[in-house]
Amino acid sequence: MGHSQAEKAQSRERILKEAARQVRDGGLESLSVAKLMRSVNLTHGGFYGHFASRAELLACALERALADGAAASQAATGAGRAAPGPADFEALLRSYLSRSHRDARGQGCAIAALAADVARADERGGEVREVMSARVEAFIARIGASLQADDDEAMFAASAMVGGLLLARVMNDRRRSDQLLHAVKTALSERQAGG
Amino acid sequence: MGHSQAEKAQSRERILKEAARQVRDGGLESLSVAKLMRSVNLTHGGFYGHFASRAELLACALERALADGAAASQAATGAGRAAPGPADFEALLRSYLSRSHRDARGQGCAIAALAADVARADERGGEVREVMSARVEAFIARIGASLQADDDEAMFAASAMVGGLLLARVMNDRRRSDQLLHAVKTALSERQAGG
DNA sequence: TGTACATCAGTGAACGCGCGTTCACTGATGTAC
DNA sequence: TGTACATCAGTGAACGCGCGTTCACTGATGTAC
Repeated sequence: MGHSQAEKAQSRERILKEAARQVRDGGLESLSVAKLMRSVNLTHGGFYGHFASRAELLACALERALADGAAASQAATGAGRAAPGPADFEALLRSYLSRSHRDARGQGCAIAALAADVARADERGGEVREVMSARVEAFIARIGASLQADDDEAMFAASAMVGGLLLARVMNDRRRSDQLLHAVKTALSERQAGG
Repeated sequence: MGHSQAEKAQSRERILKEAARQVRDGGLESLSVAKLMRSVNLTHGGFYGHFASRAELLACALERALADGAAASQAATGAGRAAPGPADFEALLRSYLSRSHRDARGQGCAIAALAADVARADERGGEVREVMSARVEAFIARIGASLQADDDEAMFAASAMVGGLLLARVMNDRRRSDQLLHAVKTALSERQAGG
């Protein structure tokens, strides 16, 4: 086992990455210090050399999970190449409301996966709410830019996308779930073509 | 303390009602047998006279929470009086996307509160998924009836409503949260007026 | 109506377990000379 | 370059705690006579 400073940074990175994955997959409350450390081949005692507490880790893991989701969606739409526009929004819709996104909870949008958990965090633990709030605003802004529409329209589209993904993940009948994904995609797509 | 059969039924009802409330407020995983029994002034040992296990309780509590939400929404729109129609949908929108619904997690829509939790239940514990699936379909059907539109349109509206409520609950800035609620309400309302 | 007794709703101690956190420790790292 | 030593990343036992579940028990209920 290594003990250099560089290796410590690598350890922290491995812990955080795995924490973000576990949190997206099982929710904020599912994260256990001992299980997390075991899954990166370390012992639980070492955890406190990297984070002050489980609560601090949760905030970091949430931030990371949200950042990963944002990066994945950027990659999926190939944004950054040119000015955002309708084609960008279409690509975002296609990837966000795809069957593979619905089925890959552990690698998908952390807003959809964790919104309810964060809403529950209430007054106590206000840090996670701030982290989530900022990312929701960024998501809305990103949609607004590609839609070339105002905030209200972007908020509406964001709501339909997040809600659609969540409902699709909950439906037992795959055909109905597929239909819902398609219905939301089509409605949003036609809306922007029409507007 | 009473021990009659009638009182046992009342006890079960009190347990279940409180469980549904706690589950809506804190999520499925937050429910603890000991805390639940304490909050209805019973001891934890007695729990197993009413339910076979925590898992069985969870399924019952979820069912109850979903039923409560459906009933509340029926009451809010005054449905049952006449044939469903546009006015019905408007009333549903107004109550579902109200600030009071956003702020009253413990008494609100259990679909929005628990969808992510149920999605995580995966293969294991398929019972909760079935319960949730059925209620989501009922929600879509109810919207479809009042909208007098096809399934796809109802699925779209349901997605936007659930997603809107969730995002509004997560946003730290009350003004922005209010704006989002209003944006979703207006977009859905205009959509049906236009169609 | 009154007594004897089986039933069974609810009690509370006990179980084994995993949790978050602390701490004395080990041994490789990397610096001082 | 080689040796002596401080640092500190990671180890693993231990802590107190709350969990889900079991079980021997208590005492009111409600039935049989």
